[in-house]
Formats: sequence, structure tokens, C-alpha cells
Amino acid sequence: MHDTRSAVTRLRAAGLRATGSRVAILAELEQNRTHPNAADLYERLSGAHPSLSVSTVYLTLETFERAGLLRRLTPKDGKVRVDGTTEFHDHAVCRDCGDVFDVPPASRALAPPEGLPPGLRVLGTRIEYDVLCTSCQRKRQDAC
Amino acid sequence: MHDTRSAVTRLRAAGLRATGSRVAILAELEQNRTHPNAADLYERLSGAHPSLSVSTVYLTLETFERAGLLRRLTPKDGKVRVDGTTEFHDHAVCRDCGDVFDVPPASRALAPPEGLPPGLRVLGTRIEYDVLCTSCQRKRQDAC
DNA sequence: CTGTTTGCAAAGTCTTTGCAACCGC
DNA sequence: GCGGTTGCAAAGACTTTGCAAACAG
Repeated sequence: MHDTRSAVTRLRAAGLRATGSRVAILAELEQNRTHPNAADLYERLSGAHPSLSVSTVYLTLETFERAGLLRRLTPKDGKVRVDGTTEFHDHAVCRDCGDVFDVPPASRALAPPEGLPPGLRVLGTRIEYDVLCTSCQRKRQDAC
Repeated sequence: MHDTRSAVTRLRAAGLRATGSRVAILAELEQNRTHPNAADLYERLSGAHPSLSVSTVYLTLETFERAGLLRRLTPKDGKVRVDGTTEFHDHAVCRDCGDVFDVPPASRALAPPEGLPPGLRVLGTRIEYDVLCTSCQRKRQDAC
């Protein structure tokens, strides 16, 4: 169990009760800056928090998303996958394995509402790099 | 039933057998340039093709994706949703209802592998506009 | 204390799979 | 006719839901 003070503080600041499950999940997201899905989180935490349930993980992730504590990703496999890094950044997604890598944000100066269907209100722009990670590059070479 | 010649031609050109289900699904995607999910397609087509089955829709969409006849989207709801427009373009996605709108492609000149984690091979860049469609803008106003 | 949050299990939704019948080519 | 496709139904994988007990503030 690592430092959970930051998690408690952030939860309170977001107007949320600092319950055991929430602190555990948020602290995990802060420590391991990966992009886990619900099952990943449940697996990683259920050892230290045996009473944690899967439904709580789902509920908590939804709560966190609404509170702005995480972003929800939309992986190809359709699972609930999140990103606990709230600073603005882009993503690189491996075409083969679906792994997600954080990337410093590209200049948003592009923002060209040129040719957008009329009537849409633009709230933001998301950039995603379509990549092959190192291990999948290797796998493809081995296969050929 | 509209013109299905184009669909047959495209299927053959892609090296696929022009079966009834495939022609029906591809023709539907060509006519209605929406971004349907599997259930949408099944609903729209099962009237004219009573023997069509849901599993065939899934199988066919996967086949089409591999053949480059469509792109698969990754909606928030996790369903299998596709885009039959193969020309390069971007998307605007409504934050509230999830509807997808095609947008002419923005200049890819940005392509800044600056700060990308090392070792990744970049295959492409995807841009998605985070928008509010007209009807959801209205709904939000009514709610306030 | 009071309203939120959790845990459990059951229900629900969507997608995938197995296999025999079918049908393009 | 042969091998790829389809249809059906059953299985599977995730996620959501209902409700009573537990808990934070």
C-alpha cells in the first residue's frame, strides 16, 4: 500500500466521499500510469482489498469520469478502459495489441472547423496516433 | 431494393464472393451514409432479407473491415459500429448522443512524432472532433 | 444520524462460436 | 462439386441493476 493522501485530497476536492474503494482505485491510477480496464483494476486491487467487488469498480469509474478524475477511453474491444492522467495529452494506440501510450499534446492550432457539418458546436479535438508498438513490430517480423 | 451492381462489383474487386447478405449489407452502407451498428443493419435489412441472421451481420462486417470496405468505429457504448465511406476523412462525434458526422480531412501536415514514446512505428493519425449536435444543443437548453 | 456507497448475485446486452445446410463460382 | 458462407441456437464475455448492509461525514 503506497501513499494514499493525494487520493483522499483529490476525492474531497472533487466533492466525493473518500471511501476505501475510491481511494484504492484512484491511488492505483496515480501510481501506475497505465490505461487499465475494469478487470485489470479489480485484479490488481482485490488482493489488498478483498471486499472490493467488480460492480463497485464500474460504479466508481463512472463516478470518477463524471467528476473529471479520469478520461474514459474507447478501445476496439469495447471494454471499459480509463486513463487516470488528467493533464491534456494525446494517445498512441497499437493497431495490433491495443496498448495505449500517452503522448504530449500536439498543437491544437489546427482546429479547422472548415467543412464541418453546419450546426455542430465544437467542444474539442482529439488526436490519436495509429501505431505499432515495439513488441508487435517484432511479432510481425517473426511471422513473416 | 435499389441498385446493387456497384456492391457486387466492389465485392468481386475485393476478392470476396458476392453473396446475398454481403450485397445487401454493402449496398445499404453505400446508400445510407450513416454509421450504423450491427443491430441497425440487421433491423434495416431483415425486412427485405428475412433469412439474414445477426451472426452473419457480425461476420460480414468483420470480413468487410479486413477487405478494406469499411472502417470500424469505436463508440463509447462499445457496440460494433461501422463507417462505409472509405475515402479519407475525419469524424465529429456528439458528446451527448454519440452520433457520428463525417468531416473533410484536416491537413495531416501536423504529424509531429515529437515526444512520442520511443520505438513506436506511426502508421497514421486520427482526428476526432468532440461536438454537440444540433438536437443535443437544443435538449441541453431545454433542460436548463 | 442520514444519505451515499458497497457487495453480492442475478439479469441483461451484445458478440462469438459450433456445426450442418446452403450456395457462389 | 468444393470450399467458403450462412442460419440457428447456445455459449460467452462484460456490464448493469436491485436491494440490504455498511459507512463517511
